[in-house]
Amino acid sequence: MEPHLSIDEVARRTGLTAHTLRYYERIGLIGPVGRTASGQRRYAPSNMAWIEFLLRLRTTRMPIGKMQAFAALRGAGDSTVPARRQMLEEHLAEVLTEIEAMRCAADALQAKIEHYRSCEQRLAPESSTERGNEHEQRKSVPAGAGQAEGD
Amino acid sequence: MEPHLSIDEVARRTGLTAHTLRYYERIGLIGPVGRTASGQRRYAPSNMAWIEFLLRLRTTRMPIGKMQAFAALRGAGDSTVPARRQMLEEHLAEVLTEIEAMRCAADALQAKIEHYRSCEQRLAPESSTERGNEHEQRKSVPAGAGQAEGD
DNA sequence: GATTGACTTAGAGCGCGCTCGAACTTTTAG
DNA sequence: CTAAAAGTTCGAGCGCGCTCTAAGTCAATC
Repeated sequence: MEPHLSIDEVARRTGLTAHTLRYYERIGLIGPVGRTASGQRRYAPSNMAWIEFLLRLRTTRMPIGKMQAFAALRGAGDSTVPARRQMLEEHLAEVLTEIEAMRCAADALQAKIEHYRSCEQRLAPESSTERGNEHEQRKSVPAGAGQAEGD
Repeated sequence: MEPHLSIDEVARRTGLTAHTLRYYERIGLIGPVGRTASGQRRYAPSNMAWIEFLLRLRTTRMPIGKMQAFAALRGAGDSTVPARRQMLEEHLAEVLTEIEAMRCAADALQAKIEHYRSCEQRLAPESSTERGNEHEQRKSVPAGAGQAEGD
């Protein structure tokens, strides 16, 4: 009734390798997965949805240990819904903090890039002189915003 | 003339350990750092500024190998400014992509949390019944937005 | 002078998240 | 029927980014 997928097909669709899919199952992140009579895995849509959720957790860098805890709660039934919600809320808070930290660092990178651009204009004022500028006037910029690093 | 800092003081200020600071120096991320007559490290303000920049790169998850490449360019003089700028630009692009991916995943987590909240309302409609709700009506929600995972 | 504690080097070890190899069985194509 | 492709389990191995241990040096204090 359901379109069960082979492990290679799931690998293709998720971007994970078959090795990784088996690994996740082994450590309790995925499962139970259906099997053919001969023992080959067949992934149901519910398995796929769960895997995609796991991938979202991974995107937000939840460590595998926490995912295991979450998966265990999920396997323990509806009574763990509040605990699961709390886990996600705490994790989400960390994620938002991290996003902000990255955004902030990205801004600093952008500033650095622009600083380099102005350096390049100073060091190569005319578009020709390709080499031979070893010693140059170095203190000609009228103080940008407090960069003091040596670059 | 300059306020040179001991390795422990730098560790305290940066949040890195002394071990990690030595490690970074060993692999070429930091250096050269001044030494006392007896060989102890003394970090100058320029060292501090560079370390802080490294930490920003780390915040954006630049791998150490790339940082080493960047540090090598920096050590090679002003002629490498364009190459350094290009490295940063490429990295920044990756970072922005990653931030967007995280933001997107965070939205999904938020949605999941709200889904759980509505589950909790269904499973514990009155504020008293603490335990004993093993079997309950399970198909009473009139289709939310396509969640199909088993939670 | 002895001790305490911060520092040094060189190198081993660890936790994480996979990743791969070996040996074997099953399925599929020709 | 054969051969290749895809699946299985079990367990070892790897790359990354630290992290720690061991053995020794040096500076300051009792």
